[in-house]
Amino acid sequence: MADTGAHLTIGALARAAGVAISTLRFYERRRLVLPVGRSSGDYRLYARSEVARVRFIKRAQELGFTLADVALLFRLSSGKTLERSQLDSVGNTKLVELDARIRDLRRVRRGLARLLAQPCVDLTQPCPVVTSLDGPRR
Amino acid sequence: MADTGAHLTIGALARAAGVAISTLRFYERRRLVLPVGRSSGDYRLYARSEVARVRFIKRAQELGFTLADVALLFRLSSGKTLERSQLDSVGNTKLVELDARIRDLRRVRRGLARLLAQPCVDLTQPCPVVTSLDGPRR
DNA sequence: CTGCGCCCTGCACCGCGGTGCAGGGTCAAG
DNA sequence: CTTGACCCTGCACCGCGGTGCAGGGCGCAG
Repeated sequence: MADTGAHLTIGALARAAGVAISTLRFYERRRLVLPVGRSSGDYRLYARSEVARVRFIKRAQELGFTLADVALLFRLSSGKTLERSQLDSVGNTKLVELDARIRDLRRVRRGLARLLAQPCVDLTQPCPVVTSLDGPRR
Repeated sequence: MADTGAHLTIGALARAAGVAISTLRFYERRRLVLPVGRSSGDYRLYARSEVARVRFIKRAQELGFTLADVALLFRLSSGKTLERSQLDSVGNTKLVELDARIRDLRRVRRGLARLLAQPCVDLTQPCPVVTSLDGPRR
């Protein structure tokens, strides 16, 4: 009764996973989400498990992974070849990137906060914003 | 003796500011950096102060501002119309964005670290990475 | 005058992550 | 059989921040 057919059409998968149909076709070009086959009328047919796969992609993107990262994870995980060390390698690289990005943003935030904390910006300069923001060091 | 001509050609500005010539022409299309005029041979001539302006753009980009943000700051700062409140408005909006982005990244980092801390990933599942990363909640 | 480096315009292209559209075919209800 | 929802392919386009190239002109040294 919950099983309305063994497979999903592209529209059903799109609704179930919360993405656009065009996005699924785009993912197919990137070999991220593939139909298990086609119907007699050449409709794409997806396994029900693909809902989780698509949602994984969206979650990974929220987590700062690019589609290329996701593709790499999928390649590593397919065919039982996912070694723990490989996942660690990809993940730790990403962790390092995340840490660096967070540090950058915090530095940026400090710089911006400092600028906004200045009592007054000198408007007599040709480009005061330049001189004020460019100022500190470097 | 340090003054080799009152103005800079595009190549001299590019070298001085550390950007590509094509980037300067691109900035001109975006109305971010304009020559003061043209030479007899139709060469762009830039004020020496534009070096600081270009460097400001690069610095602002490092600080997480888009070129549209920079353009807005420039518009606000031109013609003495930069009100302190306007700069604050732009800056505070950016601060809020930065804080949100930093929070996101920290959340992401925690999620990824949790995944990597798992003793073992179940490879018997169709897509183990999906199930492991997708798992937590939501 | 020649050669060389620098500059000009206009246009196309890149990666990223998609979106939109034209011009068809499919499928199930009525 | 018709209608409407759904699907197909292929292609172009979006914003972002540029990059590259062809086919010319400029400017100066030798």
